[in-house]
Amino acid sequence: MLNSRKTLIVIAGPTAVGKTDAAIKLSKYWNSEIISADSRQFFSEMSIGTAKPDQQQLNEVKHHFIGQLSIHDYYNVSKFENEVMQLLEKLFGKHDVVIMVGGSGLYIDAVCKGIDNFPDPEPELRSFLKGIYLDEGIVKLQEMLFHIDPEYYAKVDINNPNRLLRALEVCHTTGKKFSEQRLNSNKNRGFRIIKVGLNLPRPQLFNRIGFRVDQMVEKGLVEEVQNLLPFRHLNALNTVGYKEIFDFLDSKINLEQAIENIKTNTRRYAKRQLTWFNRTDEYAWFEPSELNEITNYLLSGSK
RNA sequence: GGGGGGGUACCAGAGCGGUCAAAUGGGGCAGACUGUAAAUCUGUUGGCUAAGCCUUCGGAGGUUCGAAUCCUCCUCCCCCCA
Repeated sequence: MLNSRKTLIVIAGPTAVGKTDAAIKLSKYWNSEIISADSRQFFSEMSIGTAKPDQQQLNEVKHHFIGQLSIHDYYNVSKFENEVMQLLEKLFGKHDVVIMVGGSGLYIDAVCKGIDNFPDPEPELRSFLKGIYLDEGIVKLQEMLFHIDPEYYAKVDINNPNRLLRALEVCHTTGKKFSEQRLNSNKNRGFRIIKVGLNLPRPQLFNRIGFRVDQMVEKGLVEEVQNLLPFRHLNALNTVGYKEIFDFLDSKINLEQAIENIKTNTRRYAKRQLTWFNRTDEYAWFEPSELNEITNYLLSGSK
Protein backbone atom coordinates (compact mmCIF):
# COMPACT_ATOMS: atom_id res chain seq x y z
CA MET A 1 0.00 0.00 0.00
CA LEU A 2 1.17 3.41 -0.85
CA ASN A 3 2.02 5.96 1.74
CA SER A 4 -0.59 8.68 2.10
CA ARG A 5 2.09 11.33 2.03
CA LYS A 6 2.61 10.48 -1.57
CA THR A 7 1.05 12.85 -4.06
CA LEU A 8 0.08 12.49 -7.67
CA ILE A 9 -0.07 15.84 -9.40
CA VAL A 10 -2.33 15.78 -12.42
CA ILE A 11 -1.77 18.36 -15.10
CA ALA A 12 -4.62 18.42 -17.60
CA GLY A 13 -5.88 20.82 -20.21
CA PRO A 14 -6.71 21.21 -23.87
CA THR A 15 -4.32 20.21 -26.58
CA ALA A 16 -1.56 22.70 -27.44
CA VAL A 17 -2.06 24.73 -24.30
CA GLY A 18 1.48 24.03 -23.10
CA LYS A 19 1.16 21.04 -20.81
CA THR A 20 4.42 19.39 -21.80
CA ASP A 21 6.62 22.33 -20.89
CA ALA A 22 4.82 23.03 -17.67
CA ALA A 23 4.98 19.40 -16.61
CA ILE A 24 8.69 19.21 -17.28
CA LYS A 25 9.35 22.29 -15.20
CA LEU A 26 7.22 21.06 -12.33
CA SER A 27 8.78 17.67 -12.55
CA LYS A 28 12.22 19.17 -12.32
CA TYR A 29 11.16 21.23 -9.34
CA TRP A 30 10.15 18.06 -7.49
CA ASN A 31 12.91 16.07 -9.06
CA SER A 32 10.33 13.62 -10.22
CA GLU A 33 9.17 11.70 -13.26
CA ILE A 34 6.33 12.14 -15.68
CA ILE A 35 3.49 9.81 -16.55
CA SER A 36 1.85 10.75 -19.78
CA ALA A 37 -1.90 10.36 -20.06
CA ASP A 38 -2.24 10.92 -23.75
CA SER A 39 -3.99 8.16 -25.65
CA ARG A 40 -2.15 8.88 -28.90
CA GLN A 41 1.34 9.56 -27.69
CA PHE A 42 1.43 5.93 -26.59
CA PHE A 43 2.20 4.88 -30.12
CA SER A 44 5.76 4.79 -31.32
CA GLU A 45 4.83 5.29 -34.96
CA MET A 46 2.98 8.53 -34.27
CA SER A 47 5.23 11.36 -33.21
CA ILE A 48 4.91 14.53 -35.23
CA GLY A 49 1.12 14.41 -35.45
CA THR A 50 0.70 13.80 -31.73
CA ALA A 51 3.14 16.51 -30.66
CA LYS A 52 5.11 14.15 -28.49
CA PRO A 53 7.79 15.68 -26.32
CA ASP A 54 10.96 15.82 -28.37
CA GLN A 55 14.17 13.95 -27.55
CA GLN A 56 15.63 16.85 -25.65
CA GLN A 57 12.57 17.11 -23.45
CA LEU A 58 12.53 13.39 -22.92
CA ASN A 59 16.13 13.61 -21.81
CA GLU A 60 15.39 16.31 -19.31
CA VAL A 61 12.86 14.31 -17.36
CA LYS A 62 12.07 10.63 -17.38
CA HIS A 63 8.76 10.11 -19.19
CA HIS A 64 6.53 7.06 -19.05
CA PHE A 65 3.86 5.95 -21.50
CA ILE A 66 5.34 7.75 -24.45
CA GLY A 67 5.77 5.59 -27.51
CA GLN A 68 5.63 2.35 -25.55
CA LEU A 69 3.11 0.81 -27.92
CA SER A 70 2.82 0.04 -31.59
CA ILE A 71 -0.23 1.13 -33.52
CA HIS A 72 -0.79 -2.59 -34.10
CA ASP A 73 -1.19 -3.25 -30.39
CA TYR A 74 -4.55 -3.52 -28.74
CA TYR A 75 -4.87 -1.19 -25.82
CA ASN A 76 -7.53 0.31 -23.62
CA VAL A 77 -8.16 2.44 -20.55
CA SER A 78 -8.27 -0.46 -18.21
CA LYS A 79 -4.81 -1.62 -19.19
CA PHE A 80 -3.65 1.91 -18.72
CA GLU A 81 -5.13 2.07 -15.26
CA ASN A 82 -3.42 -1.15 -14.21
CA GLU A 83 -0.08 -0.27 -15.69
CA VAL A 84 -0.07 3.18 -14.18
CA MET A 85 -0.98 1.86 -10.77
CA GLN A 86 1.86 -0.62 -10.92
CA LEU A 87 4.26 2.02 -12.04
CA LEU A 88 3.11 4.44 -9.36
CA GLU A 89 3.86 1.94 -6.68
CA LYS A 90 7.40 1.83 -7.94
CA LEU A 91 7.76 5.57 -8.45
CA PHE A 92 6.37 6.42 -5.05
CA GLY A 93 9.09 4.23 -3.69
CA LYS A 94 11.58 6.88 -4.62
CA HIS A 95 9.52 10.05 -5.02
CA ASP A 96 6.97 11.78 -2.86
CA VAL A 97 5.51 13.51 -5.87
CA VAL A 98 4.78 12.13 -9.29
CA ILE A 99 3.43 14.17 -12.16
CA MET A 100 0.83 12.92 -14.61
CA VAL A 101 0.18 15.07 -17.64
CA GLY A 102 -2.19 14.61 -20.48
CA GLY A 103 -5.31 15.52 -22.31
CA SER A 104 -7.15 12.22 -22.35
CA GLY A 105 -9.83 12.76 -19.75
CA LEU A 106 -11.06 9.22 -19.56
CA TYR A 107 -7.56 7.91 -19.02
CA ILE A 108 -6.83 10.42 -16.31
CA ASP A 109 -10.06 9.56 -14.54
CA ALA A 110 -9.28 5.86 -14.76
CA VAL A 111 -6.12 6.50 -12.80
CA CYS A 112 -7.65 8.92 -10.32
CA LYS A 113 -10.92 7.14 -9.67
CA GLY A 114 -10.54 3.73 -11.17
CA ILE A 115 -12.71 2.03 -13.69
CA ASP A 116 -14.99 -0.98 -13.35
CA ASN A 117 -13.63 -4.33 -14.30
CA PHE A 118 -14.85 -6.00 -17.45
CA PRO A 119 -13.36 -8.90 -19.32
CA ASP A 120 -11.41 -7.97 -22.39
CA PRO A 121 -13.61 -8.04 -25.46
CA GLU A 122 -13.17 -10.91 -27.86
CA PRO A 123 -12.11 -9.58 -31.24
CA GLU A 124 -14.43 -11.96 -33.09
CA LEU A 125 -17.43 -10.84 -31.12
CA ARG A 126 -16.51 -7.25 -31.63
CA SER A 127 -16.26 -7.57 -35.39
CA PHE A 128 -19.40 -9.68 -35.50
CA LEU A 129 -21.37 -6.93 -33.79
CA LYS A 130 -19.75 -4.32 -35.94
CA GLY A 131 -20.86 -6.29 -38.96
CA ILE A 132 -24.44 -6.24 -37.77
CA TYR A 133 -24.24 -2.51 -37.35
CA LEU A 134 -22.79 -2.03 -40.83
CA ASP A 135 -25.29 -4.36 -42.48
CA GLU A 136 -28.45 -3.60 -40.60
CA GLY A 137 -27.92 -0.18 -39.14
CA ILE A 138 -28.11 1.30 -35.72
CA VAL A 139 -31.76 0.46 -35.25
CA LYS A 140 -30.84 -3.20 -35.11
CA LEU A 141 -28.35 -2.50 -32.34
CA GLN A 142 -30.95 -0.54 -30.47
CA GLU A 143 -33.39 -3.43 -30.69
CA MET A 144 -30.79 -5.89 -29.49
CA LEU A 145 -29.86 -3.76 -26.53
CA PHE A 146 -33.46 -3.10 -25.69
CA HIS A 147 -34.05 -6.84 -25.30
CA ILE A 148 -30.84 -7.66 -23.50
CA ASP A 149 -30.49 -4.69 -21.18
CA PRO A 150 -33.49 -2.38 -21.09
CA GLU A 151 -32.06 -0.48 -18.13
CA TYR A 152 -29.01 0.61 -20.01
CA TYR A 153 -31.06 1.16 -23.14
CA ALA A 154 -33.10 3.67 -21.20
CA LYS A 155 -30.11 5.76 -20.30
CA VAL A 156 -27.64 5.44 -23.15
CA ASP A 157 -27.13 7.76 -25.95
CA ILE A 158 -29.18 5.63 -28.29
CA ASN A 159 -27.69 7.15 -31.43
CA ASN A 160 -24.14 6.43 -30.49
CA PRO A 161 -23.04 3.20 -32.19
CA ASN A 162 -19.90 2.90 -30.10
CA ARG A 163 -21.85 2.89 -26.87
CA LEU A 164 -24.36 0.36 -28.11
CA LEU A 165 -21.64 -1.87 -29.47
CA ARG A 166 -19.75 -1.79 -26.22
CA ALA A 167 -22.79 -2.57 -24.11
CA LEU A 168 -23.77 -5.48 -26.34
CA GLU A 169 -20.24 -6.75 -26.33
CA VAL A 170 -20.11 -6.79 -22.54
CA CYS A 171 -23.53 -8.39 -22.21
CA HIS A 172 -22.55 -11.17 -24.58
CA THR A 173 -19.17 -11.96 -23.11
CA THR A 174 -20.28 -11.87 -19.48
CA GLY A 175 -23.79 -13.17 -19.88
CA LYS A 176 -24.90 -10.41 -17.58
CA LYS A 177 -26.45 -7.02 -18.15
CA PHE A 178 -24.06 -4.22 -18.79
CA SER A 179 -26.05 -1.96 -16.49
CA GLU A 180 -25.56 -4.39 -13.63
CA GLN A 181 -21.83 -4.40 -13.99
CA ARG A 182 -21.31 -0.75 -14.58
CA LEU A 183 -21.02 0.33 -11.01
CA ASN A 184 -19.24 3.58 -11.59
CA SER A 185 -17.24 2.73 -8.57
CA ASN A 186 -14.84 5.18 -7.11
CA LYS A 187 -11.70 3.38 -6.06
CA ASN A 188 -9.84 4.68 -3.10
CA ARG A 189 -6.26 5.36 -4.02
CA GLY A 190 -3.58 5.21 -1.42
CA PHE A 191 -2.12 8.52 -2.36
CA ARG A 192 -3.17 12.11 -2.55
CA ILE A 193 -4.23 13.55 -5.91
CA ILE A 194 -4.07 17.21 -6.79
CA LYS A 195 -5.52 18.31 -10.09
CA VAL A 196 -4.33 21.32 -12.00
CA GLY A 197 -5.99 22.47 -15.19
CA LEU A 198 -4.10 24.54 -17.72
CA ASN A 199 -5.97 26.84 -20.04
CA LEU A 200 -5.69 30.07 -22.01
CA PRO A 201 -8.19 32.57 -23.36
CA ARG A 202 -9.78 30.88 -26.33
CA PRO A 203 -8.33 33.11 -29.08
CA GLN A 204 -4.87 32.52 -27.70
CA LEU A 205 -5.37 28.78 -27.47
CA PHE A 206 -6.65 28.68 -31.01
CA ASN A 207 -3.68 30.65 -32.23
CA ARG A 208 -1.35 28.17 -30.64
CA ILE A 209 -3.22 25.33 -32.27
CA GLY A 210 -2.89 26.91 -35.69
CA PHE A 211 0.76 27.60 -35.17
CA ARG A 212 1.49 24.12 -33.94
CA VAL A 213 -0.25 22.48 -36.86
CA ASP A 214 1.86 24.52 -39.26
CA GLN A 215 4.92 23.40 -37.37
CA MET A 216 3.91 19.78 -37.64
CA VAL A 217 3.67 20.12 -41.39
CA GLU A 218 7.11 21.70 -41.52
CA LYS A 219 8.53 18.89 -39.45
CA GLY A 220 7.25 16.34 -41.91
CA LEU A 221 3.73 15.39 -40.88
CA VAL A 222 2.86 14.40 -44.43
CA GLU A 223 5.76 11.95 -44.65
CA GLU A 224 4.93 10.48 -41.26
CA VAL A 225 1.36 9.89 -42.32
CA GLN A 226 2.38 8.61 -45.73
CA ASN A 227 4.42 5.86 -44.07
CA LEU A 228 1.39 4.83 -42.09
CA LEU A 229 -0.93 4.75 -45.08
CA PRO A 230 -1.03 0.92 -45.24
CA PHE A 231 -2.35 0.83 -41.68
CA ARG A 232 -4.95 3.54 -42.00
CA HIS A 233 -7.71 1.18 -40.89
CA LEU A 234 -6.15 0.84 -37.43
CA ASN A 235 -7.92 2.59 -34.63
CA ALA A 236 -4.85 4.44 -33.51
CA LEU A 237 -4.84 6.23 -36.82
CA ASN A 238 -8.37 7.46 -36.47
CA THR A 239 -6.80 10.59 -35.12
CA VAL A 240 -6.84 14.29 -35.83
CA GLY A 241 -3.84 15.16 -37.93
CA TYR A 242 -3.77 11.77 -39.58
CA LYS A 243 -7.18 11.28 -41.07
CA GLU A 244 -7.09 14.66 -42.76
CA ILE A 245 -3.74 13.88 -44.37
CA PHE A 246 -5.16 10.56 -45.54
CA ASP A 247 -7.81 12.55 -47.36
CA PHE A 248 -5.08 14.59 -48.96
CA LEU A 249 -3.13 11.49 -49.96
CA ASP A 250 -6.36 10.17 -51.46
CA SER A 251 -6.54 13.40 -53.48
CA LYS A 252 -9.90 14.13 -51.96
CA ILE A 253 -8.64 17.54 -50.85
CA ASN A 254 -5.49 19.57 -51.37
CA LEU A 255 -2.80 20.01 -48.76
CA GLU A 256 -3.93 23.47 -47.82
CA GLN A 257 -7.42 22.23 -47.19
CA ALA A 258 -6.12 19.28 -45.19
CA ILE A 259 -4.15 21.61 -42.97
CA GLU A 260 -7.20 23.80 -42.46
CA ASN A 261 -9.23 20.72 -41.51
CA ILE A 262 -6.63 19.63 -39.00
CA LYS A 263 -6.76 23.03 -37.36
CA THR A 264 -10.55 23.00 -37.22
CA ASN A 265 -10.71 19.48 -35.85
CA THR A 266 -8.02 20.22 -33.30
CA ARG A 267 -9.97 23.22 -32.04
CA ARG A 268 -12.99 21.02 -31.62
CA TYR A 269 -10.98 18.43 -29.84
CA ALA A 270 -9.71 21.08 -27.47
CA LYS A 271 -13.29 22.13 -26.79
CA ARG A 272 -14.33 18.57 -26.02
CA GLN A 273 -11.42 18.23 -23.64
CA LEU A 274 -12.46 21.36 -21.81
CA THR A 275 -16.03 20.12 -21.59
CA TRP A 276 -14.72 16.95 -20.01
CA PHE A 277 -12.45 18.63 -17.49
CA ASN A 278 -15.08 21.19 -16.57
CA ARG A 279 -17.44 18.44 -15.57
CA THR A 280 -15.97 18.52 -12.12
CA ASP A 281 -14.73 21.33 -9.98
CA GLU A 282 -11.73 19.28 -8.96
CA TYR A 283 -9.38 21.21 -11.15
CA ALA A 284 -7.67 24.40 -10.11
CA TRP A 285 -7.19 26.38 -13.27
CA PHE A 286 -4.12 28.36 -14.28
CA GLU A 287 -2.48 29.68 -17.39
CA PRO A 288 0.56 27.62 -18.33
CA SER A 289 2.86 30.54 -17.71
CA GLU A 290 1.78 30.90 -14.10
CA LEU A 291 4.33 28.43 -12.84
CA ASN A 292 4.94 30.21 -9.56
CA GLU A 293 1.26 30.34 -8.78
CA ILE A 294 0.92 26.70 -9.69
CA THR A 295 3.85 25.72 -7.54
CA ASN A 296 2.51 27.68 -4.61
CA TYR A 297 -0.86 26.12 -5.02
CA LEU A 298 0.65 22.67 -5.12
CA LEU A 299 2.88 23.31 -2.14
CA SER A 300 0.02 24.53 -0.03
CA GLY A 301 -2.12 21.63 -1.13
CA SER A 302 0.42 18.84 -0.88
CA LYS A 303 1.43 19.50 2.67
C1' G B 1 -23.24 47.59 -77.39
C1' G B 2 -26.64 42.94 -77.69
C1' G B 3 -28.43 38.32 -75.11
C1' G B 4 -28.84 35.32 -70.76
C1' G B 5 -28.24 34.02 -65.51
C1' G B 6 -27.90 35.66 -60.67
C1' G B 7 -27.66 38.60 -55.75
C1' U B 8 -31.27 34.49 -49.53
C1' A B 9 -29.09 34.16 -42.35
C1' C B 10 -21.47 33.68 -40.43
C1' C B 11 -20.41 30.80 -45.34
C1' A B 12 -22.35 27.64 -49.21
C1' G B 13 -27.04 26.78 -50.97
C1' A B 14 -32.69 25.37 -51.37
C1' G B 15 -37.19 27.98 -51.58
C1' C B 16 -40.12 31.03 -56.30
C1' G B 17 -47.68 34.15 -53.64
C1' G B 18 -49.86 32.23 -47.70
C1' U B 19 -48.34 26.29 -43.98
C1' C B 20 -41.06 30.97 -44.22
C1' A B 21 -37.44 33.50 -39.05
C1' A B 22 -36.81 30.72 -44.19
C1' A B 23 -34.87 23.27 -46.09
C1' U B 24 -29.92 21.21 -46.18
C1' G B 25 -24.68 21.22 -45.52
C1' G B 26 -20.41 23.70 -43.51
C1' G B 27 -18.61 26.72 -39.66
C1' G B 28 -19.66 28.68 -34.63
C1' C B 29 -21.47 27.85 -29.65
C1' A B 30 -23.02 24.45 -25.82
C1' G B 31 -23.25 19.52 -24.01
C1' A B 32 -22.82 13.91 -23.23
C1' C B 33 -19.30 10.26 -22.45
C1' U B 34 -16.51 3.58 -17.78
C1' G B 35 -12.60 -0.16 -22.24
C1' U B 36 -11.82 2.40 -30.27
C1' A B 37 -11.79 8.21 -26.13
C1' A B 38 -7.30 13.07 -30.64
C1' A B 39 -12.84 8.27 -30.73
C1' U B 40 -18.19 8.39 -30.80
C1' C B 41 -22.67 10.99 -30.12
C1' U B 42 -26.38 15.14 -28.88
C1' G B 43 -28.47 20.05 -28.77
C1' U B 44 -28.42 24.94 -30.54
C1' U B 45 -27.36 28.88 -34.14
C1' G B 46 -31.74 36.86 -36.31
C1' G B 47 -33.38 40.03 -31.88
C1' C B 48 -36.46 40.66 -27.65
C1' U B 49 -39.61 42.27 -21.77
C1' A B 50 -39.94 35.35 -25.53
C1' A B 51 -46.69 29.85 -26.38
C1' G B 52 -46.13 36.77 -28.09
C1' C B 53 -43.75 40.65 -30.56
C1' C B 54 -39.96 43.07 -33.65
C1' U B 55 -36.29 43.37 -37.74
C1' U B 56 -34.55 39.98 -42.10
C1' C B 57 -34.07 37.16 -48.25
C1' G B 58 -28.99 43.49 -52.91
C1' G B 59 -31.74 48.87 -52.78
C1' A B 60 -36.20 51.86 -53.71
C1' G B 61 -41.03 51.80 -55.22
C1' G B 62 -45.51 49.01 -56.78
C1' U B 63 -49.34 44.82 -57.36
C1' U B 64 -51.96 41.81 -53.61
C1' C B 65 -56.12 40.46 -48.08
C1' G B 66 -50.91 38.48 -48.05
C1' A B 67 -44.29 38.91 -51.30
C1' A B 68 -37.88 35.88 -50.25
C1' U B 69 -41.38 34.49 -54.05
C1' C B 70 -45.06 38.84 -59.12
C1' C B 71 -44.07 44.00 -61.70
C1' U B 72 -40.93 48.63 -62.40
C1' C B 73 -36.54 51.27 -61.78
C1' C B 74 -31.63 51.33 -59.58
C1' U B 75 -27.29 48.70 -58.20
C1' C B 76 -23.63 44.78 -58.10
C1' C B 77 -21.80 39.97 -59.94
C1' C B 78 -21.25 35.96 -63.62
C1' C B 79 -21.64 33.81 -68.60
C1' C B 80 -22.30 34.16 -74.00
C1' C B 81 -22.28 37.15 -78.51
C1' A B 82 -19.92 41.88 -80.44
